[in-house]
Amino acid sequence: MATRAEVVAAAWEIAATEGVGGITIRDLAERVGLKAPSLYEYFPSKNAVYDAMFADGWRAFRELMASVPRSGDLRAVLRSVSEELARFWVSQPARFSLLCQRPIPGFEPSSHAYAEAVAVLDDIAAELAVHGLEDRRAIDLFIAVVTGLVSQQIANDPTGDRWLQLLGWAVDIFLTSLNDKGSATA
Amino acid sequence: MATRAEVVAAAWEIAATEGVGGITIRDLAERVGLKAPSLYEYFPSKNAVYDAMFADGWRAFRELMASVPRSGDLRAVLRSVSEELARFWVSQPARFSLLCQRPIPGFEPSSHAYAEAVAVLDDIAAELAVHGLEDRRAIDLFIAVVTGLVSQQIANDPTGDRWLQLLGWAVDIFLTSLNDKGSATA
DNA sequence: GTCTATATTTGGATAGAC
DNA sequence: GTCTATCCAAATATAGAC
Repeated sequence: MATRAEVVAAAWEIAATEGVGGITIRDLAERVGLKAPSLYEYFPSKNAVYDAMFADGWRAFRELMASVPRSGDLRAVLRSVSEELARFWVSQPARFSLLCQRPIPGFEPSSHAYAEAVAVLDDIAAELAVHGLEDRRAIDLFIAVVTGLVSQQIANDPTGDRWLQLLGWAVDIFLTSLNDKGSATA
Repeated sequence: MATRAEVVAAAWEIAATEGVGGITIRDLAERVGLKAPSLYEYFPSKNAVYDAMFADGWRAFRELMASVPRSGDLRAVLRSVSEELARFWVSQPARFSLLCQRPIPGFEPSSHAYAEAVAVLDDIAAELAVHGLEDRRAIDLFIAVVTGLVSQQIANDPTGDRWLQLLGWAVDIFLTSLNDKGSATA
């Protein structure tokens, strides 16, 4: 007997070494002490496993964020949030892949699973709003910068910190521009 | 009779609709008027096809960049380069996937193919150096911001421009910070 | 150089006994 | 709920004729 949560955890373990696309039902079943057919008692299909992983990944990150007490001004909050996002993803590139890229042709998260991702972004937006940052474009840019640095780090220097180093600097630049109201667009 | 270049072009066509991971030797052969075994006269394995695609993708982009006459100050050049990168990738997400992410477990570009990617970045760095931007960290951040916006655009809003809109703004912020010598790190 | 035919492997999914 | 056995499909790659 296993639980769905144990299966999902095992799936992340496989993904960490074989890649998200490297998960097979046989391997996954074996890792929780079952044979392949028994896994269908827990999930009706392989995509259902991916869907549970997608929801679980965002939920795990949301809980992590909620567990870290936040203090200080907007700068401190931005630094804290950006470091948590970056650390979470760089240490678990398989999660970054499934949650932020589209690595599996034919798999789209269900609306239920996608809601977990939206909830995380809503949490972040709400937290920034407390400190006066309510511009959606600014929040979009902030998230894009963090994920851009993470993506470069994972793809080009998975064991180093060439791009992660730049996080603090990027936050400073971003904040300075907001304070200057430097929102030229064209 | 076909050519390797035709095979690679056909591979990109398939990737555009089926995803990079959706290419099969059968489909690829059929698209150039051959049966599957004949393709092995052109490429010794499927990964060799990916390798040729990787080199071809960067080479194509490098030629595109070289063909666009550049004028103006650093701001104009940064805007031009960022728009070319973004347009190239957003219009061909399969290329972004293979060139900038790691979508195929087990495929790593050969050093020969990877050299094409490095050449593009060297070109960009050389062009920015002409206008006085020689800080590697700044160039890393610039590229990360552009690819971050592109990635968000492709993953979350493939037909719109919610993140692409922010490109010009991001360049302005970036440049202003350089002019202010705002290079605080810690 | 291209083909037919096929080897081989793999992996998702199901049937049916226990 | 779990198993054994198996189906079925897909896909890489090779052998050998033409």
